[in-house]
Amino acid sequence: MSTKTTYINELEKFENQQATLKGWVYNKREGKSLVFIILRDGTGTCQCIVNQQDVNESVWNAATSLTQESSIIITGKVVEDERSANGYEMHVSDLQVVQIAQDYPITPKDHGIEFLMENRHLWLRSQRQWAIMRVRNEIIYAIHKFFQDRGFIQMDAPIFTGNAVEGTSTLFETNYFDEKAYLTQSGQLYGEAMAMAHGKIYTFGPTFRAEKSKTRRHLTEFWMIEPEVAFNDLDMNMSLAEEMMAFVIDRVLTRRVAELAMLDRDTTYLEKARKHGYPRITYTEAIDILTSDKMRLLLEEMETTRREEEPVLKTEMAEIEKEHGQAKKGRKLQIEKRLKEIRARLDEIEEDLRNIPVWRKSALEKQWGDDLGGSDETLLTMQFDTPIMVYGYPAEIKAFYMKRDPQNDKVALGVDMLAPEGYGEIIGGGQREESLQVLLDRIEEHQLPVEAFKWYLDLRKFGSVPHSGFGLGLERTVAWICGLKHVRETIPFPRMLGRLYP
RNA sequence: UCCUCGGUAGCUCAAUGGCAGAGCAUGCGGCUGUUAACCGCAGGGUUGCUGGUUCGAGUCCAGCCCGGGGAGCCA
Repeated sequence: MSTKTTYINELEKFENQQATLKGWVYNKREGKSLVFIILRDGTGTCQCIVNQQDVNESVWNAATSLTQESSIIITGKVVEDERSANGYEMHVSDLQVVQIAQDYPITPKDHGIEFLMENRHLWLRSQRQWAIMRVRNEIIYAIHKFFQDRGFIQMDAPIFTGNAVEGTSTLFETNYFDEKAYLTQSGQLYGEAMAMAHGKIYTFGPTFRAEKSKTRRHLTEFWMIEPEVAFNDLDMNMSLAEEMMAFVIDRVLTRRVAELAMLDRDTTYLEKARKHGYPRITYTEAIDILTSDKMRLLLEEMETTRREEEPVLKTEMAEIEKEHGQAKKGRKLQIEKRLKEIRARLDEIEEDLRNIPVWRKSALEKQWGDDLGGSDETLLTMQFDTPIMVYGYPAEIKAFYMKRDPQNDKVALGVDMLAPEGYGEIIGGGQREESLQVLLDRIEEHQLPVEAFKWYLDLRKFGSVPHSGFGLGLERTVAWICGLKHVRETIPFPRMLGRLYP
């Protein structure tokens, strides 16, 4: 294996020269005297052509024996060819088999989600998943770059914690040398301590929630980025959040064009979000929007368009089903694909029609003091075409450490960033309470064990300052930027209800 | 925990209560600078599990298991 390796993403440098590629057979098509190998090497894919006349018998036999995902080392001349998908292909002169793969389960055909999740370790090799992981990587890199360029220090909060941070959500309990310990649900409180040491910090790590959520937005293990800044108030916090988000989106749009194209991502909304200046609306304004006549009309319109769409789709379905019988092979595949799309859309419409009355009730009957649910967030974001920031929530529904508005004790200085296109909350944060006495009162009100927060209260005894921060959900951000239906595709090995393998 | 939809060949799906099928994948043969290639032949099944109704159950009923979507909770 001492041969110098060339990577597929740098093939243009080797035009009309010999090169050696090492990788896996993504797909193979075979003719009488030609074998077409689609090779993938992690950087991309390249078609390699083995012509029986150009190679000796053992190379030809090796080429014809290849199966999907067999590993090979392949040498040949790199040539430009417009018949090739990425402009270049390889005319093979030598081919060495590293291993012949047996019955690779993920064929280049359709598969259901259950099967794909069971084969997640292999699914990661598929093109869409490959593109998603590269966007995820770009997002991670951009986040680090944004904070590092601004003098933030990355620090790590512990994963084992002795107490539940907010006392609200369900945590994973572990046995820590015969003592109860929980997997962290947030690094925030520790982030505050670290910000008092370094001024501007951010954490970047996994967090865990044991809630039995079965939705497209939830994982039990997910990655969160939590900046915390001393002397920042709520407004400065919101500016930081939107500048970061705009920076990340700009980087992805600039550097991951090919991957977004592979994902068929319509970038209209992303383009609008690459510059900051997102709308900031108060919780009170959000309630007004949700209970407005305009919202009533919007909901009616949603229901009407879905009711009208249904018969149109059913007619199309009947027509192409009729055509299917005598259709040729290629057309048959097209029809089957379209039928699948129609069935999925019809299921969606049915579900929406069931849900719209619930959404309507939730939105139109919303009263000041109620929390905003997932459907409320979606309806709110439909009024805008960039992310929005909703701030100034009722203090009662927020955590004990959140600072209250000095002008209005009922309002907490919290902020959520909601992504457009139905993706909902991607950031939650706010200004923290810096007064020792107020915090002591809140801890008592929330009936939390004051001993557990002794160190946290120390931060208010020794040079307490106003400070703010937020938590960014990495997987939700990836899902939105890639335009994915579910967060399970945004992380290599998702952990969710009932999923611990692979 | 609750609501809702589903589980049939390795995969994707079809089958009025009446002989369990198709396409893909696999194997063999043919054809072609092929693009999810194509054509022919072949092998491949405990219809999620347990029980019930019935002359007869993939289909109907009950319970359980597993999965999809949603509520709550949140990033």
